[in-house]
Amino acid sequence: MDAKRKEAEAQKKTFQYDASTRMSMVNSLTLSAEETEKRLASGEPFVVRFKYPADTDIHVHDLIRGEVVINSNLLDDKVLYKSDGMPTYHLANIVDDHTMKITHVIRGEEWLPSAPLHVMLYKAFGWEAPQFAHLPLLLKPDGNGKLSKRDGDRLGFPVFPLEWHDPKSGEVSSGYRETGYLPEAVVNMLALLGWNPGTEQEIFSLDELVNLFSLEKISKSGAKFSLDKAKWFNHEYIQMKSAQELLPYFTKIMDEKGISYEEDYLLKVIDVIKERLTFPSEFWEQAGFFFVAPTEYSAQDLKKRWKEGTGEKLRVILQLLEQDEVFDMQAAHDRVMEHIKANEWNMGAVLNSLRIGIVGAARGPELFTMINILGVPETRKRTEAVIAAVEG
RNA sequence: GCCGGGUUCGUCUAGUCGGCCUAGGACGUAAGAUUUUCAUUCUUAAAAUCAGGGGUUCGAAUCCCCUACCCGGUACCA
Repeated sequence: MDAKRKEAEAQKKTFQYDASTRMSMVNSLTLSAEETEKRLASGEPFVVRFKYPADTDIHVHDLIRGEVVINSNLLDDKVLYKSDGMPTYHLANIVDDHTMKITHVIRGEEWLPSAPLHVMLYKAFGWEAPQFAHLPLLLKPDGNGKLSKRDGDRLGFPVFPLEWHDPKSGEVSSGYRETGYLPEAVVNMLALLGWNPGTEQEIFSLDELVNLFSLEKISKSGAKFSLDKAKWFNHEYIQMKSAQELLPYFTKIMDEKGISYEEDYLLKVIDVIKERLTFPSEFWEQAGFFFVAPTEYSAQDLKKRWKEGTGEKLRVILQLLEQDEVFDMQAAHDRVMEHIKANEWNMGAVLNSLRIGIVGAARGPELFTMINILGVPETRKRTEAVIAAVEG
């Protein structure tokens, strides 16, 4: 066989063990029965191959691609049993699936070329073949080709559901769970990669997916993974969750930071902050000031908003905030706004200065909502602190 | 090389039997609005001569052929 292979290579042809060549090879077809027996008995190593019929069109009915036809002359007699006595995947696979009464074989497109062999194998055994569906491949976001785990960590997104430590290489591959993707978001995103129900709906619950999904609606071409779209899905799913449902993500962060908290307080914070989150991990960066008073103030924001006499104005506002027996957010808001207008203060400058004292920078949720959560005493404390820091 | 599969906005896609497609939606991008800030949100816009070329037809993204490109397979791997 080696000789034949070399000969073929010399002629720039690919040698193939098939109907046209097998009769010129040393095998049980060309050897006499006695000779074959003798060699077997002597323990000579051998393999068992599948003998394709000559010049026969083999039809594979694929649920996604329709009828795929290939002529048996183009196929080579695949090894079924290796010389170590072990079956190859092809044999093992169909025996397995048959004994397990598998009805549908759904696998990646890279298996399409070996589907004819499998069909013929079922036929040879006299077994009914299952339905086949060859799925399009997931492609890497940049360029072409199959998505691999290397691409994920190269481009900053996970390809594994869970973080994985390779025990051999010690290599760590990031996981969707650890990165902060919600399971439902990942399922939703993956379902839509290569499949589409034909409507304009994009957000699906698992139940909806189960009901709507059909193999016929799967597209034939490979789909590139999109990091932006994955993030968008995650953001959408975070919005759909209640603060209570999201709580575990954040208690974990609080514990890691070693910050003690009241659960009710945390829930209120989650409610106002979740709309700004794509990943739970962004929580501290967005909401840390609800738990720890700022110690530094954005120099840039101060420069822009803090004017001459701001400290004095802030103290006036604090007094306005302190007027209620029990803080009334709406009333306090109206009072402050009225006062600012009546005195013709620069609204943006004053309120942002107050904000800088509370948050540390000109960012964050609506001002009075924050004061409401933080409480007026804490607001005064922080405001006095920023006045002292800026005006000495 | 050979065989198989694929090819609609930058990306994911709708488009099932040709006419309702002046090719729709979403992500992303841009601009505006809202917001005292940032983010969110909302509105609008740009974005595919349907890979290219031939047919068939009154009419094609949709049917046929050719070409190009991409992907996969071509192992005693799965």
